[in-house]
Amino acid sequence: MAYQKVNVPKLSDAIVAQLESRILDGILKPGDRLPPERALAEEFGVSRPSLREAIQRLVSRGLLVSRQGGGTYVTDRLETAFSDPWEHLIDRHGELHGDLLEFRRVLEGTVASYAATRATDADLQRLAKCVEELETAYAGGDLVSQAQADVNFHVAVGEASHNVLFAHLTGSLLSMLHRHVKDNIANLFAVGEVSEVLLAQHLAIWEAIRTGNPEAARRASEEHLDFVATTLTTLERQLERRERALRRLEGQL
Amino acid sequence: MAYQKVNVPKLSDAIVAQLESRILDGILKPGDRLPPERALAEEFGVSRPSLREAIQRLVSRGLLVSRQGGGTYVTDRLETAFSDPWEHLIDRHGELHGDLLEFRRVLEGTVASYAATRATDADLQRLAKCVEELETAYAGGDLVSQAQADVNFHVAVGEASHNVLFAHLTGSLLSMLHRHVKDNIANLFAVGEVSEVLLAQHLAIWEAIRTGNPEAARRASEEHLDFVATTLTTLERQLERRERALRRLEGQL
DNA sequence: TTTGTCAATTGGTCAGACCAATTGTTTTGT
DNA sequence: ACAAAACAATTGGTCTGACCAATTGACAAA
Repeated sequence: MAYQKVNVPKLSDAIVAQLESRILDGILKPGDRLPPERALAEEFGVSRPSLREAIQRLVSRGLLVSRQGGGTYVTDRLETAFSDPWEHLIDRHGELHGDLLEFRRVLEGTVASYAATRATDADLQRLAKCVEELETAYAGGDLVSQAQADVNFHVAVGEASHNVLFAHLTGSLLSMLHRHVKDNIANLFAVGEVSEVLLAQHLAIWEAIRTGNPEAARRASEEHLDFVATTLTTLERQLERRERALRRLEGQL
Repeated sequence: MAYQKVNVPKLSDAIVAQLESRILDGILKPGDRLPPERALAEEFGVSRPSLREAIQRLVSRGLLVSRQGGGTYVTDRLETAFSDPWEHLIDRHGELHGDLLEFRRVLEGTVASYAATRATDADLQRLAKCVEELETAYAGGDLVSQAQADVNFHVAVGEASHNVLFAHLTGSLLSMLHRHVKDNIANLFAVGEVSEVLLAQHLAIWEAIRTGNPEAARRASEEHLDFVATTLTTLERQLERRERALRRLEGQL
């Protein structure tokens, strides 16, 4: 009778796997700081050099970054793996906004419907908090807060889908938008009645998820993105007309 | 006059760079054994833990492999040196496979429905050619050709969607799978009747796109991915049963 | 309020010891 | 003489404790 050869895992293998899982599951997010090496080694019940070997391996693959005296941080490498190529494309071809909005419509519709089915109590609590923050930000009128609350809400929905790839892809896409399309988003929030519609749409998405209605969640998300697309197009047209009028005025002087 | 911030290199960075150079320059060849850690640390003039950190980093990237009591060797996997972080994670976290299949189902269903609406004549010609290659590869029975023809078909569908983000995501996801989930895919194609079903499913996707039927294209793609998911699960179960029967047989001897 | 100094913290490196697994050599048995 | 077992040497894996280097935060002085 043949026995399977016993494969004793290296300590650092086990540590790497645990840290990877925390990053994949969104427990550790881009920008998060890990506990100090001495504390983390104690938490894992291993020596500091063993812990360091594990960390070096993750640093080597770009998932973590260490600064002497400053700590060890989670990078956004998993997310930039998705979005870096797109940023280059967007920089070179500005007309891709339509593709981007279409992509978001599919992604966020899907993610919201999964969230409606799969959200745990913890997810719902987190989303409830995000909704409060949305309401506070929209009432306060600060455009930066509104945009940030918006991102936080959608990232939380992505994670409530309980599919690791959708969660990270949502995070990746929204970070990229936050960096690159800031002016457009600011324009969007700056229009009073648009702002109210956007808040109502977020609340409709939340309501559908909270009550566990996947079809309503998908529809609400798709309508939200359709509205964003339509409104951005309208704003662009208004901007063009304004610039044209300004050119005419300058032509008369 | 602005001075460049002085960047003090870590010891392990310098060691990694030197070992990489020796591998890339061919001084160290696949299968070569490195000197023992103690000797190599002395040769580099550093402590053994610092040397170990450097080696762990190269092991993590697949350039080296270490066996306790047996030494450290150069691998033949040079092409993995600059790989995507997701690839390692999918290999090592089996629970991701379900998420991945679900993700592919959504992605490929969406892409196929857009392709059915938007494919140009050039797209259709390209897809027709891909289908021919699929048929040739499946008739030939060579598993590598089948997998490659499979990837080429899906990439062409992604591009026929005429959304840059979908096209890019389809391409990068499938080429990654092709490189790193080779064994599972090979298992899939190796079963004769499964292979015939897969070919029929690809032909159904093609037919729906060719005739411009987005709903049929989406359904055909989703059924294809459902079948892949179900079949992989079935194959895993069969493998378990086979191994158990073998163990019982050996127990009687 | 701003700037400078100092202490605490945290990553980087080292020395030395010991454990675990593998490889090679020597001894024993047939 | 050959094969198997035992033992020693080698080499990777892990630990403890110490010290150095860089950063951060707290406090004092201007």
